[in-house]
Amino acid sequence: MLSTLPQKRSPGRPREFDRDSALKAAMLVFWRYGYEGASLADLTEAMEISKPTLYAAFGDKETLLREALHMYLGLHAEAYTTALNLPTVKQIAEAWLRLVGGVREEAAVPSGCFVVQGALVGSKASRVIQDELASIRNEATQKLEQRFARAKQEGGLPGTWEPGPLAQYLSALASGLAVQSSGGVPPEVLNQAVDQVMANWPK
Amino acid sequence: MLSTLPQKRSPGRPREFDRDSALKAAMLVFWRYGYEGASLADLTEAMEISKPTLYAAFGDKETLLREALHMYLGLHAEAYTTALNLPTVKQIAEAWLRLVGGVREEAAVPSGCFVVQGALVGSKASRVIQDELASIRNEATQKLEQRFARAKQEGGLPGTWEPGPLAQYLSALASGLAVQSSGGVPPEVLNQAVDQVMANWPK
DNA sequence: AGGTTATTTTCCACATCGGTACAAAAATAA
DNA sequence: TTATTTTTGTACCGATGTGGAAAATAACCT
Repeated sequence: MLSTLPQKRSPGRPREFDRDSALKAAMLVFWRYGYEGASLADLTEAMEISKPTLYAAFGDKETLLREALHMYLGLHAEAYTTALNLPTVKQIAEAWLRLVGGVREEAAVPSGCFVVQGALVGSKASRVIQDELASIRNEATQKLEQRFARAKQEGGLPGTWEPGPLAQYLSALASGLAVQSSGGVPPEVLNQAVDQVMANWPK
Repeated sequence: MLSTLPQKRSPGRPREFDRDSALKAAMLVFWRYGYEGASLADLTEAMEISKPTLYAAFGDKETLLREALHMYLGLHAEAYTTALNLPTVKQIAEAWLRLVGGVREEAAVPSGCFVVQGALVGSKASRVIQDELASIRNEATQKLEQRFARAKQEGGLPGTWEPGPLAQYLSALASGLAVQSSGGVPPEVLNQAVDQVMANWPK
């Protein structure tokens, strides 16, 4: 019998570029310039492919963005899940702020958060994308809220917090940290602010 | 004799539109769609003037945005000043969050904050505007920090807060509230979050 | 080798972008 | 009246935007 290889080559001319690394390049461009701010010229240059090649491999710009967004989310999904599974609400809050706030040291990626600055506003033509990113933000907030609802049952929330408002508060703060980061506020400054948020965390 | 009116008319055809209300219309368009998301077609339609008229009266798009931004800031300047002059840090924080967070009921204006969503990211061509808005955000943070430094001298800050991080924290949270608002999160929800932030404010 | 299939390149289509030249229109000044 | 000044609408500019058609190319399979 013939061994079922991991991937069997499909007939036809093999592509000359690595689809995944091209997609990653596109993701970084969208991340930095936003959906409408990223032109096809920016994208093709970073992806090192020609325009029709991009078109053939990824479809139109909107589809490409969705795939890039999916990759972005996938790259961070593990960290999110880990954060949500931390034992205490305080630990979750801190992990969330450091993560979503985009407060990290890696200089290889753009500052800020794809989901925040990818299409916060824009022309009517990109309304669908704007709504999609807003939905993702809302879903994240809901995940937080559900986790905090569990925490409330299991032993209470800090201070006088309720799950919903606490989730909204953390989501907003995280988005705001991303805004500041995107605007050039250095990570140390933002980290220092988060430090003191945690230091003043209610019992 | 003819009465010397407050302003004597200059020769030439008088303009047929009100410059100030046209500028206000432009401000609302920039606020809603952002700098690059707002096309000249959007602007001229809302301002109810033709493209050459816009050019003669306001210069290019970038100059128009600056003037619209100036109007936006002017409309809120009084509220900012009032907030900064409140007696306690807690009162300042609450006023700031309600104001800058864009958590207000007026349905006549777009949601979110001009300074946040006007040009958070975008093409390289609009980098100047992006930086300008980021500067305005930073200046606001500095104003807060200076006020908190004064408060520290006069009697201490709540919890273990220091002026710099506290200012950064509030700025970020306000920007984040604006992001959430821009994404369609209803004002009541955001106000509820702010309510609990204040309820858990450290002594 | 021949045939098939997919990719790549060259060139192009068409809308929209910000920005303007021009002359008619409407007011004041002489 | 005539001249001057300023605004206004029409029509247009080059550049860039996204999106594609069609032919050339390069692998695979028999």
